[in-house]
Amino acid sequence: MMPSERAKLYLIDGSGYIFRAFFALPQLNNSRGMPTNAIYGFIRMLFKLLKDARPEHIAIVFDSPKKTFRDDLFEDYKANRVEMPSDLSVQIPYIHRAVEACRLQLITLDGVEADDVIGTLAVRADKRKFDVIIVTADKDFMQLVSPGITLWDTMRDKRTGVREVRERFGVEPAALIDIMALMGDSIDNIKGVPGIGEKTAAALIRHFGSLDQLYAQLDQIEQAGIRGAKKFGALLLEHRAGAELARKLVSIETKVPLELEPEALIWPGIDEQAVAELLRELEFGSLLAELAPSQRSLPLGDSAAEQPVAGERLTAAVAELAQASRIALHLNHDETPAASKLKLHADGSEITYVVDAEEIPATSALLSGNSSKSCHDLKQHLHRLHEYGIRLADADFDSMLAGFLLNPGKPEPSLSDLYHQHLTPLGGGASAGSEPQVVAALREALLPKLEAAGLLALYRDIELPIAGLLAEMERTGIGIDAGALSNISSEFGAEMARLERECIDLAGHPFNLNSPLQLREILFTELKLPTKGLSKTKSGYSTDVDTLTRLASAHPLPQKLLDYRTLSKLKSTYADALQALIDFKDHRIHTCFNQALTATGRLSSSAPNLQNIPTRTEDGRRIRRAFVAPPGSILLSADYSQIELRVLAHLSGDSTLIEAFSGGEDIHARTACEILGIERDQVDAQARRIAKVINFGIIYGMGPQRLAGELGIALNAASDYIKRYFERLPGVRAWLDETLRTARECGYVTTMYGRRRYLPELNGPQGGSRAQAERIAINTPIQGSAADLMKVAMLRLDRMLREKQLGALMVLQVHDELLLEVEADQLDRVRDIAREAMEEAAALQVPLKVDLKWGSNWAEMTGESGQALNLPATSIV
DNA sequence: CGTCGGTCGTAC
DNA sequence: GACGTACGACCGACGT
Repeated sequence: MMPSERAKLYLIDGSGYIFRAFFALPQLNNSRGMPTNAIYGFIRMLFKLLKDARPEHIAIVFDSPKKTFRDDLFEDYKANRVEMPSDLSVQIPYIHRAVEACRLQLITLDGVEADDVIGTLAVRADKRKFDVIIVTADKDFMQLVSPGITLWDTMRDKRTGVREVRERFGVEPAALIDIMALMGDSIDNIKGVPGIGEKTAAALIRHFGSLDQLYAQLDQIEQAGIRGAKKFGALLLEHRAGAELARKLVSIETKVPLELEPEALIWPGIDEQAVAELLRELEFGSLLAELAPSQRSLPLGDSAAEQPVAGERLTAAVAELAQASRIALHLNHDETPAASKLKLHADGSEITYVVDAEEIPATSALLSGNSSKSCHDLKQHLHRLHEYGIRLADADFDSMLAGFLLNPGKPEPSLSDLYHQHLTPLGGGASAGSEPQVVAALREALLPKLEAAGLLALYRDIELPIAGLLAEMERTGIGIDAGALSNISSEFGAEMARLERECIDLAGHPFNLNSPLQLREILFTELKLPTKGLSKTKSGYSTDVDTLTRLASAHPLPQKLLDYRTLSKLKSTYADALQALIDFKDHRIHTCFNQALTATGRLSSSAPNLQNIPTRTEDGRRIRRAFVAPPGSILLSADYSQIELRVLAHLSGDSTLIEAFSGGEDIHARTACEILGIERDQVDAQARRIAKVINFGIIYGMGPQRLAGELGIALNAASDYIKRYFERLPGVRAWLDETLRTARECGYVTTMYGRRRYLPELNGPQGGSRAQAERIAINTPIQGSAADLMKVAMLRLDRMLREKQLGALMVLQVHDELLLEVEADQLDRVRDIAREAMEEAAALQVPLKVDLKWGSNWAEMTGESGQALNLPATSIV
């Protein structure tokens, strides 16, 4: 058989399979007594499909939970179907998890049955030269069969094409609608014509051609040579309306409004880790075994291919590797430096050389030479090699970064994750080879994927170089005043002890002030404080700051607790934790910037997190004050002003936003003018506050309820503000709509630099998670573009500082702020350069603005106008 | 004894 | 519940 040149599109009748699996399979329970038969049958079907077909394009369609046109047409529609049994409904969430883990695009359309969505997509894809395979066990779909559309019942492994339909019914597929109209369908409570079954219906339509012609020529029925024709004539006449109705009910709609193109339904392959996790949870051992033999570790290949080398053999190996155009390397980061081994592999070679720790320095010339290097987690390798005095050069592939850009839903993917995801899509048992061999193979596999996804420039020009810069920033660290932290710790400790005694007195007995559980008992059971209108958590009444603040008017305990909590937070999370992480060699703090972790492309910071050092309250700023510049240097803070709103202005092209930013206006004040319909000089603190909350709310996709709560206003007032906002800033509304539309169509959103985030739930069935996905779809392009911009700025600044050989070190990045440690006599020049690097990072439709501040510590800083800039948190302006 | 989910609070 | 992105301290239930 000639291979088909048409791309194949698989459309799975999800709802059909769930019911089929549930009723067909015997009861099946896991050890916790939960029924699992439908999940099992469903996953079995998915595995067979994905393994046998290895689809390139695929989607799974589920019924809408809402009423459909068939319900409107016929109130008894599906009346014979019982309410979904609870034994089945408890399995549904797992089925959705399975769909997600298999990374299948899930489609539901409000008020439309799966059949009609499938019909529409199938016909559309057929026209676009796809071979469509509808994966279903439901014979209703046979009416759609055509040369380009076939059915596949994976459970019976039965395929139905035009030939099979002709053989069974003796008619063309399109005529099946009329046959089924006569037959009816007892499951869906479609009556059709009673007494007429498949054989008779087929014979009648075969003879007359169609239902209409049958009724037009009913008087000729006796000449048709159909057994019992006389009896059927009367029946047909009597139930004509039933047949006509049934015809409408069984007809699959092929033109439902659906903003989704078949080309968008690319299958990225399953997430093996997620599938394995789900299967383990469900105790589906047999299905787990069908996955690749191990999802834990790499199935390492023939160990003979790994050659330990030392001494002369190492010299020879290095010489050989130096001839290669490209090498891959891997250091086991889990081992101590003394125990770790460096594995090296030349492109195209069968051999991986293994170098013991003490011999690693002998590879220095090779690794700092100008051949191309690949590794997994470049930043980590830079650090580790630096410990051996090696400066890794020309590292142009990092499989972790590449894998993360392709699927940011999987943070910090391990080598084995990527191996399973990209090198053995499903069920492959092939051995992987050594780690560097896998890295080399991933390079071949992932670079084309990055290119195809439009991610190559982001990867090559931003992520890869920023890994090196982050490594340097981490190594540099930031100066810290240990004595100050120690003083804070003891002062806060003493005050906490006082507050604790007072709280225990007020409660009447000792309790753990850090235990929300015990606190809840005291507040609501023992003291019987009023609970009206208080927010709740999963386990009961909340004891968060909002709740305690409200309770403070009823009893003195809540306020004391709030005071205690504030100090406790500052002491344990900051004062004590930071002291413990001071490096004993240089007395500085070295955070870790996580580059392949956040879904939006922001960095995160850990061990310690230096991106959430307090700034709002005076006690909090005491912590910040402990971050200092060494003598002779100054801390310079350069932060983007309103970067996310500027990004929104750029992305949306809204003329009012652009005008406001271009004119250097106060954006919150301008927004206040627009939504409140007032003049610029009428904007008071209250008006500006409202506008500010709304501005941030837009970025986060805030609803009117939240806005009302935030501002303490009525719900309809909040709704009005939002309505006004979109009336006055129509460009923003249009951008939101367009972003959501394309996101639904493509299944992902993108940032200014092409970074992607997949949002399968956008077309999903569950209103809650779909609304959440919609907020994410709005927020990610904004937050992610701002993150991209900051990375570009960091690279520019780094390059400019190097070129000019200025004594300035980048020490921290806090999303929209860069902190530099600058030699005092270079401050003026570094300020200018930092401003230029950041403001010129990209040419947007609005100017980028940078505020500069400097000082001997991170809390007390002076701005360009000369005044201290640390205003109280309550201050406006 | 360690692990992990829940709750809380800090930042942008 | 009801606004996006993080990290991490602490508690308490649970398993070894």
